[in-house]
Amino acid sequence: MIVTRFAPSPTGELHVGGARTALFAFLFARHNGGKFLLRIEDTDRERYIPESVGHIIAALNWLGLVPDNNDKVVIQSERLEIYKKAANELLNNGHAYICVCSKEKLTADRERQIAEKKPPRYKGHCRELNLKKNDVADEEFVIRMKVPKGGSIAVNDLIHGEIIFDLSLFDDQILIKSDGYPTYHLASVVDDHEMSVTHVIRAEEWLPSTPKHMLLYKMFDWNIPAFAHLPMNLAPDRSKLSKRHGATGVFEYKNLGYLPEALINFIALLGWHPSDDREIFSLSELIKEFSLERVQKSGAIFNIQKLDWLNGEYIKNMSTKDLYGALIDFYKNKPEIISDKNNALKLLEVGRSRMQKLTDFQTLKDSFDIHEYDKNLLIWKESSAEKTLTNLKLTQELLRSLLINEFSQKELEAEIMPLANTNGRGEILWPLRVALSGKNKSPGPFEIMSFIGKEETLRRIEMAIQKLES
RNA sequence: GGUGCCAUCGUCUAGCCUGGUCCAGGACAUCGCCCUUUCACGGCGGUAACGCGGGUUCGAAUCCCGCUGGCACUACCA
Repeated sequence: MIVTRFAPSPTGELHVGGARTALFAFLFARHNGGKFLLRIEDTDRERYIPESVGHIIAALNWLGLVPDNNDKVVIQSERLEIYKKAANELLNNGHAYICVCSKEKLTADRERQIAEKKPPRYKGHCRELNLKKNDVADEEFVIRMKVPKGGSIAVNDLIHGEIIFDLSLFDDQILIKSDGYPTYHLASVVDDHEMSVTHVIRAEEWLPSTPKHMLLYKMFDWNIPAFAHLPMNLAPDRSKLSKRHGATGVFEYKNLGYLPEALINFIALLGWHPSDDREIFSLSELIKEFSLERVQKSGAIFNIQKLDWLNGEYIKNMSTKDLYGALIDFYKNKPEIISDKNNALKLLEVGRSRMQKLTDFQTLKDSFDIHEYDKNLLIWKESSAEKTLTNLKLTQELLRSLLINEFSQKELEAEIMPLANTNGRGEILWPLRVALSGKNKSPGPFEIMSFIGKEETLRRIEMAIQKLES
């Protein structure tokens, strides 16, 4: 049974980079019929933001990456005794030791070493001291792991292959901090073991500390899981993706009008690609196609233009009913925007190819509305006001005489195009379109008429005629 | 500084393992044309890449070495 996990630190909302990591862990588990678990790594009490736990879970659910332990998420801060017990075991069998070096001393050491252009290392003062817990006051010691002085360790990464690390380069990593909380290294190893995680799928920044984790597994005499280190998501300038590059949170993208399906599809393609040229994938198609072998090694820039395009594709191809549903949800705090259901449905029918994001609905709506405009806008290129007036009146007469009440684009075209072909398309259609929209850029006249209906069409044309006659 | 990872169009990538079918394919963006009353949609087409230098080989984007560059790690942060 394959088990993967996503283990974010609750220091803010779910980041798109984190979502990508979660997605790959989710896809790998689902593809193999395994489990995908969520664990909250809240061992850093200084950066801890309580609300972010709920936000992360909500974001995961919005994306459709529902963990199998959604109702029983593992929270590290509730498991302190387990980590202490594990650390004590290491203490007892000589794989760890108590260290009383003060933070100040360590910082000073490190600064001096850096100034001397030497690698900053823990000097190992306490390594052979063999201090006992009874010898030291609470809150004044840490527990460090005893990393062997020599030798090497090979990490067999599913994406990068075999990587050999020289153990002499590793510091004696702190396992339990002076506040009694475990560090990432201890907690993640203990939990991955307890949760029976078989594949540790995480961001590449963890690759350099994987040997420490493997050492820990060996010290505990536990089975070592498989590792897969995912390439980073980068900002356009190839630096680490951060706030200063714009939106980074999953919910920020939601609020910008992106669909979860499009966001998922987009981040899946950031570091993974099938062997053919397909680019549109639903979550279930991704589950079917995904494999770690086809994950890219190099970092990928988060390029929002492609996300925009993908989102537009999803909007174009989903059913009107689904799109309407997405909009209802999107505007749940501003329901007035979409309160008239028939109107909204009709609008989507006529104009949805103009939408790329859900926020474009407002623009779309506005493009069928009319506002005050300058009458000269009605005149086509080199044409004259008189000619325009005559043509508008001709069009008005024609439309008035139509017996049809429900304007359809096809019927309207059949009725008006002959006139336009005779008198000149620009001469007929431009004034008509401006009369209907009041804008220099807008949907076509037939689109607008079919949307607003006969009565409103005639009213707007009459308005234009009066403008010209005044 | 040290260690490690990575390196194909501006961007995401296919191809690399199993060298020849690659004067490198697709997509986004961009440009042009068509459609068209405008804008968008749509259709068609163009520009654009194997980081550099050495090998190995009849032949290298593909294998090897070096260099350069980018990134990560080097915390009582994860």
